[in-house]
Amino acid sequence: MIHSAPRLRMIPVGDDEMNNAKSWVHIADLGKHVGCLVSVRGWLQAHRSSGKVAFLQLRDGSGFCQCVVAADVPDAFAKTASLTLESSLTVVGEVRADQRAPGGFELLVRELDVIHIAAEYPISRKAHGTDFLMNHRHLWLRSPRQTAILRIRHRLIQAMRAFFDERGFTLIDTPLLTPGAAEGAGTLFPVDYFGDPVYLAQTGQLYLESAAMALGKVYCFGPTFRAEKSKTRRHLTEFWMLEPEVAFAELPEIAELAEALVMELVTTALRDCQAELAHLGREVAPLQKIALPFPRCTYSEVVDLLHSGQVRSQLEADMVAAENRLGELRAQLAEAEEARGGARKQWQQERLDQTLQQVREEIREVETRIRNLPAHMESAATFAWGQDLGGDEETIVSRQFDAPVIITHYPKTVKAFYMKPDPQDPRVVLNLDMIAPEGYGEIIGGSQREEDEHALLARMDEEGMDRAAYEWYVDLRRYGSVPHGGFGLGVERVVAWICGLRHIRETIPFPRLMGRLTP
RNA sequence: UCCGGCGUAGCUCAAUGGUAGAGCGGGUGGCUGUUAACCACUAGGUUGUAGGUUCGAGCCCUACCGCCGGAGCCA
Repeated sequence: MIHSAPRLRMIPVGDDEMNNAKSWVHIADLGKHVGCLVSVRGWLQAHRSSGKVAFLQLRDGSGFCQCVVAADVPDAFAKTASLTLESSLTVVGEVRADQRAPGGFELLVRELDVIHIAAEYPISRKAHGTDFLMNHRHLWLRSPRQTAILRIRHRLIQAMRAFFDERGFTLIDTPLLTPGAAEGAGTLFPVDYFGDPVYLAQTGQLYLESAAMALGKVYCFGPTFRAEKSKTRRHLTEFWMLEPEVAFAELPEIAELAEALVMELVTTALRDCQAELAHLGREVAPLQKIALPFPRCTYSEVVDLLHSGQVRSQLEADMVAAENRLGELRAQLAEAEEARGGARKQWQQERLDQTLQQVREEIREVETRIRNLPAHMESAATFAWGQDLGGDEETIVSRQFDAPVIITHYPKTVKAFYMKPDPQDPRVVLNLDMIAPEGYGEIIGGSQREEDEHALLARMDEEGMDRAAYEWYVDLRRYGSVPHGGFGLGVERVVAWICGLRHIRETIPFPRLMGRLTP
């Protein structure tokens, strides 16, 4: 944290210069100034008052601090009466260590200046629904849970870039406006470009391959856009992707790079974001179990697994477990409803109401799972070689392991034209997907690229693609073509997984989802 | 696009087809150590929209709108 440290003077209480104190201190640093008079500025996050003492909880972005205003400081005390939630203010006071203060330190206020009295703040300290919170995303960001997520996101992005910078990669910014592409045009957002239709990029890869031929090891980090009409907890229409591309690298090397990156992210979070993960209630044991190398299997092995009795009995066990859970929850619901009727105290009622809501929500979830499980069993048992793996299949596979799992060698028919077929078995390509544990889905997709001009052109023809539009891309195979490959990592999915979030919408400051563009 | 769920006060939620309620938040007053403070009082409603069934609809039926979750597709 940067503050005016060089000019900071710690002024002992009672010093005549007290009133000239302009030593702004960040709340995170209060512990260094116990017994001194300091100034703090921030927003009022919570307040309580008795007749003769008021407690103000101030947030300044670095932390939270309880400010105590006693009635024997009449000027300041009078001002506390007008304060509303999220009002901005500055206070001057003495830092004290006190067990009763959240965080262990508090400020005994001498002066209080109001910067702005906030209008009635829509977000209370009580529970809100997601629609309401999403409509107030610009304010929701101020809540401790959201700031914790944003800090973890920041730290992980820092670690991603450091990972590649330290390995000699060069950052390449790829264009976001791209000409009409044959590949998956239905999932691209069209943009009017001086009268011509162009599209928002869904990957920087083709451009990155060009740059890899110039610089050897490159990566891009930027937003990508998918117009898929997906309304699930794993999808955004605008999300950030980290894509490395490496010249002379073949599939095994790409896989090693991918697992080293993800391992580094997990290690970073566990080391540097303990407080934030704790605040989110993230159980860290599953993250701590992760170690290199990550398990690997081929698509064909996954198909065999899906057909196995192992998976069948696991899904049957899931069904029994879900039904048992549902029974438990219904009993819990009935019990809580009865207790609710008999509850006298308000706080008891409130607590029970909250329990009721949680139980009802989980019941809906378990019911959904029970509805879907027969379909999962059916699709696993009848899964035919050549189909693409769906989210259900991925989840089934990932549950066999404690770490992210790398699946390679998919049928070429379900993968992109630029992926290189396996010389040992041309039905499959040299690709990799990495599936996160705990049902968070695919976090990485990548491959070794086809480096032969004629093979690439043949694949483009098969896909019915316009050769002219990709002349420049094919050129890379005409001037010193080399084996190369890379992958893309979905930043938000990684953040959601590491934070243990139920929904991806909280991983990005202003999520763009199907049907939601504001704020 | 398909399947399921939900829509009641500013917010979170109650309410057998029979007088629409509570808590929080707001307002007023009280309280010298609060931790989602507490206590008392108070204001606050076209039950998403439009039809229908019924003596009577927040509740039942139909359509539409909105939101949530899931499938497909993907990172």
